[in-house]
Amino acid sequence: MSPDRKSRNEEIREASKARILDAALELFSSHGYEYTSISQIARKAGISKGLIYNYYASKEEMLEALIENLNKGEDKFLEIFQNDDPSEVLENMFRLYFREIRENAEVWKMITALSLQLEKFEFVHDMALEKLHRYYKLIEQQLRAIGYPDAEREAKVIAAVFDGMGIHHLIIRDDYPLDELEDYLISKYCRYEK
Amino acid sequence: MSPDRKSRNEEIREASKARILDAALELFSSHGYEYTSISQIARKAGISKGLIYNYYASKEEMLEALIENLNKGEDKFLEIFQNDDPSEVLENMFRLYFREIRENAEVWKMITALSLQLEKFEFVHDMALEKLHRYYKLIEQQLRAIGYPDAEREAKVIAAVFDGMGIHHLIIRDDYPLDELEDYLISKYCRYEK
Amino acid sequence: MSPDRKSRNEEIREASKARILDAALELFSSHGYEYTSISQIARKAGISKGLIYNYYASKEEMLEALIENLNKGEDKFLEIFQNDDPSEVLENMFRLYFREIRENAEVWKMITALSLQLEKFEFVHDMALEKLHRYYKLIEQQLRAIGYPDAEREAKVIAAVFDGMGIHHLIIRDDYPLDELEDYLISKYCRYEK
Amino acid sequence: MSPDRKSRNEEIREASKARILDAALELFSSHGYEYTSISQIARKAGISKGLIYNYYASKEEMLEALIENLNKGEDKFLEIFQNDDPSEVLENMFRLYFREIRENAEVWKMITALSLQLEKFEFVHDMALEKLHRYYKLIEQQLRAIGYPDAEREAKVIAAVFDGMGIHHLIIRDDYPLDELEDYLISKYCRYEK
DNA sequence: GATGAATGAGCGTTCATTCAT
DNA sequence: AATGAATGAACGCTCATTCAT
Repeated sequence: MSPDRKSRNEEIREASKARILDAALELFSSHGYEYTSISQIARKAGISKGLIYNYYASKEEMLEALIENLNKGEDKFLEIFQNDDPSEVLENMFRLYFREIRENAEVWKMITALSLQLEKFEFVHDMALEKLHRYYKLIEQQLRAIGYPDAEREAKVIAAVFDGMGIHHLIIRDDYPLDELEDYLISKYCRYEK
Repeated sequence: MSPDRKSRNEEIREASKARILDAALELFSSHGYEYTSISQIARKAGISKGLIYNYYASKEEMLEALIENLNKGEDKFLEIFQNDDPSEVLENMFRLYFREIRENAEVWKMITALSLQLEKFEFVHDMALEKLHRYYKLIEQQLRAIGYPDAEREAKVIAAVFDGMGIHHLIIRDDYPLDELEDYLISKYCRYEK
Repeated sequence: MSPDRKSRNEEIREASKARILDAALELFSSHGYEYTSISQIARKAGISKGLIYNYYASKEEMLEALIENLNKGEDKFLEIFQNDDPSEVLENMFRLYFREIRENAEVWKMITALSLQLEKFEFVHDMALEKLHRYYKLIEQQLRAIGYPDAEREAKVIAAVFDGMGIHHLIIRDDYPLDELEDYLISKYCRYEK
Repeated sequence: MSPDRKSRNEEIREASKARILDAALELFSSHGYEYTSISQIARKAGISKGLIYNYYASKEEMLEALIENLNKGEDKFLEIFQNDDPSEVLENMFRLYFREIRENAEVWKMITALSLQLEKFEFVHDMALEKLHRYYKLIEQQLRAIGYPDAEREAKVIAAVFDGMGIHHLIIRDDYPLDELEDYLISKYCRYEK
């Protein structure tokens, strides 16, 4: 097989995989994993049902790939926290989190819903667990650097606030005062004076 | 039909309905709504599949009745907040919330999961919306009475903390420091001195 | 539930199960297990696909029940060998075997085909193994009683002749001289004079 | 195209076809025809799925070619029976048959299984029919030459013994006394004294 | 009121076969 | 000659719902 042929195929494969994951993300996010059928995904992706199984061995494996993809995106997003000023880092985190639930509310909903299905999707649970601890530690470090008291517990409270607001935003939708709360939390935690 | 007979039948009906909802609550909580079949519920309730449809027109209507039931229970639970001392009321709320996620984590998980399925279960959404506003107001009132600044926003933050901790507890499980956080939050908000 | 109701249901169940197994036997025999779909069985039995799964948990379990049924029939057939005269017993066996491959050639074919799928259908293999040993012993006993030399080996040879003729009859069909061979074998083994 | 080129291509074609059939034989023998996919064959043969369809129009046609190939091999094997002494010829046949089921039990099983699928694979049936008659005649000739009585019927019995023992060996496996039966049959038929 | 046999649409998945390159 | 991405019909199976009794 010529290298041309090989790389051409690789391109086609990647394109198809991406189309499938795009369609799946959209449908899983809006209707939920259980209520999205393979047929729907295929239709939305503009391909045949069978082709999906050329790339993903099962519906669940597809979900796994999807989650992994999202995680990769987030890892990059965490890199930007290389900064000396802890207040600034904290503020960046707050701003990013708010942007996330503002712009990708549906995706965020999907991940939260899946995380709750502990025994059904162990890999999502593992991922959520690991991520949670990472966030705890990151927030705690900044709080400690700022001199905020009881940094360990407060970090857990802040992380809880994030996820809780995410849910409330999904329930209350446009009437939820995201902007207001963003400013409020930033001034509360990032402008802290001993 | 004699009134006796009528009320006798009514009793039987109510007893059967209660058994069905009990079985459903247990199964929906542990396995999830989608993964629980009508057959399983009938078996657990000790009745036939067909009888369920005598009381509930569909699986979804059964869920609706179940949620309504849970709400009624909670309404009673909210009545106990008739107390003059706002700090005490707030503390009672905190304690009750922690007891709830400690003792009925599974039920709490079920409701959260359903709340996220916005378009699939509109009635759950409506219920969650209404409840959320009620809690906001209740917390806000106490905070205002205590003299806590920015009571409106802080009430939303506290409510978010509750739901966020509920999720984190489900993910981290026994390692999540519920006791510690309970004391921390109570001392932070209920022992507030202007 | 009234006993009437219960026994009535039992009747219905048995009738349905029998119809399903009848249809399955006919189709498995003529087209083979792999080439018979659940839909075909349902159609032939005049019921819906779903009903089959009320009675048999899987296609394979259905086959298992089918085989068990056939075995029960055969067990009864073995009972008639209670006779004092070994020559007569042997002759009865021969006659019964020939009748079997004459009248139920298709069923016999199905069982043989399944027996060959050793690893796929362990229970058929187990059944075949057990039956084979039973036949070996039964034939050997008669031969020994008659005084036929080398009874143990000859019993294995006779059993092999049976299965071999079964295959040849399926291949050659109506031109296979079953009658002739029946007489020939009986005179060879049952009229044996030391 | 030059004759060289032509024959060169022809060589490649033949080599590819042979590799495909080798792979197919191995897989069909071990897993069965129905449970072997074209993909598996292509993988084992080290070629692409599509190429298989360059040589064989369908999976079934591939099986047909495979069976034909096996037959060609056997025809050569029958040629060695050019011998004057009928007892010796008969003994050679016995020995060859036993060697066959000892060494190629899996292939033998595949052919037997296919032969039973009469209507599905007519060409296998035709082949089996033709071969069976050839064997009948060959055995009969030797028996007649030896002076064995009822040679025609006995030939059919011997052929049945062969196929029957083949099946029993597959069922009983290593515990089946092939060696013993080989000696027994040879002494019974080839050392015959009028 | 109560039963459970029966239905059928829909699911996730497989695989022989086709075809553009 | 050779590839493998793509197709689609068919499969075994599930389950909410209906209905005769």
